[in-house]
Amino acid sequence: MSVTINDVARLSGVSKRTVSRVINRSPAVGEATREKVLKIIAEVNFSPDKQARGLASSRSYLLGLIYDNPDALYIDEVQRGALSVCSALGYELVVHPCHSKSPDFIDDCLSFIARSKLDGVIILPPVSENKALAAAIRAANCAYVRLASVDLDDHDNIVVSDEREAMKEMADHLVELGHTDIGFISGPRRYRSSMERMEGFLAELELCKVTLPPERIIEGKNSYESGIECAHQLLGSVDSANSSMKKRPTAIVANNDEMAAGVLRVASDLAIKVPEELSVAGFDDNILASRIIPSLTTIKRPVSNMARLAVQKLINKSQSAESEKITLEELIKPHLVKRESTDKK
Amino acid sequence: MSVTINDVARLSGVSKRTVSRVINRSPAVGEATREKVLKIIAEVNFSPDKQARGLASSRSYLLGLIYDNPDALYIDEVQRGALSVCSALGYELVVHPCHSKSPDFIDDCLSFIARSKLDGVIILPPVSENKALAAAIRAANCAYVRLASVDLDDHDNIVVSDEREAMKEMADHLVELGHTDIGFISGPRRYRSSMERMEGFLAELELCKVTLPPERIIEGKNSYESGIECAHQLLGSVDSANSSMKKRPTAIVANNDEMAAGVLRVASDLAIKVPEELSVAGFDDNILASRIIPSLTTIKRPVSNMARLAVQKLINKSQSAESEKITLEELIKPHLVKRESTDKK
DNA sequence: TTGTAAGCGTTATCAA
DNA sequence: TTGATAACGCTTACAA
Repeated sequence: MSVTINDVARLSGVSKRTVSRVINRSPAVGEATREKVLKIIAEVNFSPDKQARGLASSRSYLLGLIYDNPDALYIDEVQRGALSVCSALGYELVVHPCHSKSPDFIDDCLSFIARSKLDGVIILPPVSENKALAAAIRAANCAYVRLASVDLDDHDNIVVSDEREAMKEMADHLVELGHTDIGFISGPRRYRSSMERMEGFLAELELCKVTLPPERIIEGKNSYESGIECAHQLLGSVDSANSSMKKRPTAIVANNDEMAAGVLRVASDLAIKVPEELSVAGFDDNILASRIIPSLTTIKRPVSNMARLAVQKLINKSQSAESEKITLEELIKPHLVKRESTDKK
Repeated sequence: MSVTINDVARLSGVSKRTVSRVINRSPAVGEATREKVLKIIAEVNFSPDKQARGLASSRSYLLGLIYDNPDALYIDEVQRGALSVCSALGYELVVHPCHSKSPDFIDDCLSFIARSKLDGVIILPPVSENKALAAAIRAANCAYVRLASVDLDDHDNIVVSDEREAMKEMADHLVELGHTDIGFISGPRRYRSSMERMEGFLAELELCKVTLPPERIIEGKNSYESGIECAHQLLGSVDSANSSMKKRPTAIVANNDEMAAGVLRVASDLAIKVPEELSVAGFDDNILASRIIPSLTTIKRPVSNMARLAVQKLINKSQSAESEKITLEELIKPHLVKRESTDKK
């Protein structure tokens, strides 16, 4: 059917083994021989069979993507970023959404890896924070890189974005606008990323002499619905009679855009004008953020670059210029995006 | 290292060949033998090596997903839907976003298929409408299924959703609300799906004795920005002095939610109240649709089910109950979702 | 119904 | 620097 290494060997008058050496860039091949073989390879348009190669060398040229994150926008950006590096290097990307709450999810991921003998996997947050999963994958002798907001693994196994720092920007932004009474809707406290964002935000506020009382800080679940609930608590729900008498915060920051969208919804329902009477901000720079009215001040992470870096680490080709790696490291910093939803107090 | 077919053969006292038969559900195996082998397989937790299997049978157990659609929500839903079927059947999903405008994109797709010897690919709209691509893939002897809104291939190679019919629902909805002066922002006319939606909508309006003059029908590009432009044309832009004197449509329907979001933005900028002064509707039931204020009346396609059906067709296991196939066919109809953005004229 | 032996297209061992 | 030859783990003619 298609042309094999045998054809190339025959045509170029050398042994199979030598062709293999050429393919794999072995230095132990005479210059003349190499060129002769390469010429034939080009002529007949030979490309080695991945399966056969894998069977013999126990590699698959397949990379996996493991995630429990429901944010489609985020996933899509990661996939495209990862692919831009991987397919250039002859690797393919296999996707695996998983259920981190399911009791056998670790086995499920291991099976995913084993089934296709993946050469490596990228693990996205929040499941990337799962210590047991990382340990299991390492034990299974599979390469992995986690994307995370905290430095919780060896440098080779992680790509971290400094979300804490980004939230400081957010705090400064609001303080500059004159806000001192701010509500904060955190993500689930069991996630390190939630804590990073919250701590970064609160610490910077402290530095600016702004302290939030406990009732201004609420734990949300990162969902739109949860954002609505928390907003009601912060803004005073309709049904509690005297709640509207209480002083409201002049700004609310949420752990992500979905919850911030929930806040906007509640503000709209309660006829609270944003940003005139209330500033609102999120995190992610979801597609929502730019489309919603008013458009949302938020934090943008360079997700695509994080994914590229992850693949680079995984494939660990020191061949692919050191310089680019360094560049990418620089391109990983999240940053504030100012839009309509925040304004002067 | 790991357990192979030879181990199983030795342990169960039969030949390799017989184990292979058991694995592949060959009927030509004695009941007693089969059970004995299955028992051992379970005991030693054997699972056949995909690469070896593929090398021998020239299959890869890999399915590809080809798309040029930028809608991350849609892609994500397709992926999850497809995976729910494929991984249950021992297949993996490899993703391939492509650039259908690039001149060598067909070669790129063919190379993607060849590189990993994919057993089949699912092609998503709009590139699924590309005749040349489908022809090339067929010529390459690779199985494929296209998702589309029009019946433009053999029944085995396509999963169609009746978007024309769904838009009739939309038309009826608006007519019921009393709208007779309606603006329509179509998608690019070169896409069949755009034409289907538009024609379905207009035809049903005709049946209801509502006719739209040509200036009420504008071709958009499916993007948010394009939605904004078209909305300005329909609603009268700020800069044209007497435009606000002209009569405005009382409703605007867009080819997708992104453009409908653009319409909402313009309405907001022009202080036109939705839905009081203007009804707006989209298509897709994007995440935007439920989050935006006012929430958007739109059409929801059962994307996940379409993807599942596509995989089923691809793997073409008549073993997997006929009954379920039929069920899925039924579950593929798009339908209207009424929300806040449309109301009585 | 079961088994033998020959591949599938590579890489790896070892010798020349 | 090169080349026979044996894996790699499975499927598939062909027999029995």
